[in-house]
Formats: sequence, structure tokens, C-alpha cells
Amino acid sequence: MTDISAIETIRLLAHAVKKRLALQLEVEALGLVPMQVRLMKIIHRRSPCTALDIASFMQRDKAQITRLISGLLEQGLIEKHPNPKDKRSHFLLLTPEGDRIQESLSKLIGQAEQSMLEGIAKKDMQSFFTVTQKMLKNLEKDQ
Amino acid sequence: MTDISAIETIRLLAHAVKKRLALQLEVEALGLVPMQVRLMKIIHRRSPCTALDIASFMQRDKAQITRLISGLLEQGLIEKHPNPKDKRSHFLLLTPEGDRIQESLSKLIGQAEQSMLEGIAKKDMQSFFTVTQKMLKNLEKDQ
DNA sequence: TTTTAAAGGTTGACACTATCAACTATATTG
DNA sequence: CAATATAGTTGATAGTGTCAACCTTTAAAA
Repeated sequence: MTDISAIETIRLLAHAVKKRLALQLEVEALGLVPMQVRLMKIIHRRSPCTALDIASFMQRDKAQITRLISGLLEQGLIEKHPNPKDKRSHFLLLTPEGDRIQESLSKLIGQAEQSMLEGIAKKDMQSFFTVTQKMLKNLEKDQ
Repeated sequence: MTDISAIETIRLLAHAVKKRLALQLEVEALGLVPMQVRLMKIIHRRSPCTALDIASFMQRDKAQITRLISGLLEQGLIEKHPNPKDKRSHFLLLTPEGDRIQESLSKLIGQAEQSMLEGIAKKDMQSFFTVTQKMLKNLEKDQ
């Protein structure tokens, strides 16, 4: 079927990415689900980082993020630190073990990304990011 | 958080699209789930169309597609016709009611897509399709 | 200063999405 | 003709996702 819409293209691409990375994660057998890996990346990159920050960035329900965080806490991959400015909230940080796993998975995901981008010119990727940021902005406005 | 990866961009975009369309679908109150709407579009566009065709196009498990099809059959939106060449298989077609709903939803989704693409130059969209097709091809090769 | 409203996070409940395995009937291959 | 593969179905289960209600804390309003 040729000539599919932008929306359908985005869906197919996202699903292909998801399957590709789920396969890899299964191979690593770390007992993590894909969403947890994403959280670890966010916690790694952003400091300080709260559940609300994550929910906001990923545009997900707080309930879902709370559950994913619980799982990571149980596995000793992250820890909670009190937020000095707000007793309700806590800062999330990777433990040494969490950091090690995050690094390792990041390498693998980076490789998968490189593979996905093979043969695509840098300027085309720049255009891709410009376009997708605009799409996101438009979708945000629609809400 | 700036400078996110292509993979994370794709995920965020797909989720934003999903939420946007799920909201709209809820407003229409048709008793359909988002995946069923996608199936109806595929059945509308492709003739003949089998469960396998859909599973293949969407890269999903046959079991999932079978269940989605069941739901659409129950709601009288599609019907099965025997495949003269293969007794195991059947051709799927929209009923008049299904066609009407498909047309109606297509208009709405088209509008949502137009809204999402507002302010994006035609040549940039062409580049977007070129890039995403290449990404899909690369991901396929990886499997 | 007190009252009211909102917010950060949690828990219960439930729906949607998704895959794997095993199965039956049919088609294909050797 | 026998063996193998396939189209679709069903059972089972996991992952994703949201809504509502709640508690404690913070912020805003009176």
C-alpha cells in the first residue's frame, strides 16, 4: 500500500522501533520493561528529576510513572532523595548499579539508532527534527 | 530537556498523535478502539484484504488482528467473504454502515493531520517521508 | 492569619495493546 | 501420498495507559 498518511507513517515507525528495542531488551534479560529503560535515561539526563518531571516530559499519567518508578526502586536501580523545597516530592537518582545498566543499554540503543539512521544524510536528519518538533508543537496546541 | 534522540522523538510524537486521536474517538462515542479504526482504513483502501494482509502491513501478531476483526464483525461494520483461492482465509469488506463510519472518521483524522502539519512546508514533508521510509527499511533489515 | 484550592504522589480499577503457544483445517512441498 | 508450512483462532499473560479517589503538603485567596 503506497501513499500512507503522516499519521500512519508515525505509527508504523514507532511500532517498528518499539519491537526492535523490545527484542534487544529481552536479549539482555535484565527484568526491565521498555518504559523503565526510558525513565532511567530521563533520570540520568535530568537533575534534579521528579516523578512529575518525567510524567510531564513523557506526557503520561502520574499513576503510570509512579508504578514504573516503584519497579525501579524495588530493583535497586534508582533511589529517592527528599526534595528540600517540597515535602510531597522526591528527587530520583540512579544508583551505581542503575547507572551501569543505563550506560550499557544506552550504548545498545545508540547502536540501534545508528543502524536505523544509516544512509540518511545529516541535513535530512536536521530537517526531520525540525519537522517533528513542529508537529509536536502543533499537537500540543490542539490539546 | 533539549537534544533528544531520534528514537525518543519518534516515541513522543507517536504518543502525542495517539492521545490526540483517542480523544477525538472518545468524543464520537462509536464503541470503537483506535486499532479498529486503523483496520477499517486498511480494509477500505485495500481490496481484497485478509487478516494476514493487515497483520503484515501493521507488523502485528495474527492473534491481535483476529480479535480486532471479531469486534468489527460483531458491530456489523465489516463482513467476511470466502477467499475462492484459499478456504482457510477470508476477504474482509466494510459494510455500508462501516463505510459510512470510515468516511466520517477519515475526515476527522484528516483534519487532525492537517492541523498537525500546519506551518510545515511541502518540501519538508517530502523529506520527512523519504527519511521515515528509509528508517523503516533499515529497521526491517535489522530484524 | 485562616480558609480554601491546588498539587505531588499513591493506590484501585479497568481498558487497550501486544505477543507467544497450541490448535485445526487447508495448502504446499517433497 | 506423507510431511511440512500456513491462515486464522483461542487461551494465557504481560506491558501500557488512563481515570478516580485519596492523603499530605503547598500555594493562593479571603
